[in-house]
Amino acid sequence: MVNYKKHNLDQVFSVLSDPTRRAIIQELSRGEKTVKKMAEPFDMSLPAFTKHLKVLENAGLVSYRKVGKYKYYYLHPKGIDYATNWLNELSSYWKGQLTSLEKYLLDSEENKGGNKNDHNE
Amino acid sequence: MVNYKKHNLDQVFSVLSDPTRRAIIQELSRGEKTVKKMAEPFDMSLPAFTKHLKVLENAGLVSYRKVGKYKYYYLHPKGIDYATNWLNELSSYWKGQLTSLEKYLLDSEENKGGNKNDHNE
DNA sequence: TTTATAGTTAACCATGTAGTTAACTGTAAT
DNA sequence: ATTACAGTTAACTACATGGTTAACTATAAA
Repeated sequence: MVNYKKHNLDQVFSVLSDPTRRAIIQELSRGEKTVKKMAEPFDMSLPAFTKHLKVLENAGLVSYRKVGKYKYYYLHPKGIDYATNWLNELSSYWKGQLTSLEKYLLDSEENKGGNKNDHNE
Repeated sequence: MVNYKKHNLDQVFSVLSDPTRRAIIQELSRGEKTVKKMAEPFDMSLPAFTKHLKVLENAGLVSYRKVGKYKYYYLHPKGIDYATNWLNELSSYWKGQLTSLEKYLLDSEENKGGNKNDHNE
């Protein structure tokens, strides 16, 4: 078997793969908000929206504090840092590891508009 | 409606949410490999494995060159950079934007082992 | 005390995803 | 010419996900 650890990268990236949830995160990065306020701009039912919040909560990306009948949600950056770090480490590793063949392939793909050996459109 | 653009962040993060696919990416960051070689360490059928490769391919994260009966896969860093940049921008924005309330909440959550107002476990 | 507001829960539906096995194509080796 | 090997395609299964509506709880306002 391979050396991947499950930690919660699965969860974090999965959370981030939904545009609604990314939008929520971006919104919350501007400050805490109530559920209703956050939900407003989205074209979906409130239950649908709060499901997304639950997903964010379960992944540890947001928390809330309750004030009367309101729930004020705020961002929890640590979970996101996990994902950010994974990608940054990968990127820097990758950038140091390019073989000349790979550099060649990358180059020819970026300069010409297509390459016989490049089957990705 | 909200200002999210769909581009391919959905796809890229969704790709990254699977541990097999992250492992493939890490493996390929060490250099190109054939399908069989990559698949070896994984406890799944070859068709299951090549589906993951297709997913990576469709998201533009890998390409291959064909040599005889072999397909040599290699990494395409641009797609990953997309995701990395999104997260880095978010992170830096977020770090500049903390309100004092949020700072307080974060602090009390990191120092004590739990907080009355923090409903995330 | 009745009504409005914020948010949740439950039951349901449609679609997508990750895996399986079996059968196939194409290239290389005997 | 036959066999072996690398990889794909197809048909199927099980389960997760993202949405819906309807009915509910709890707090606040009239």
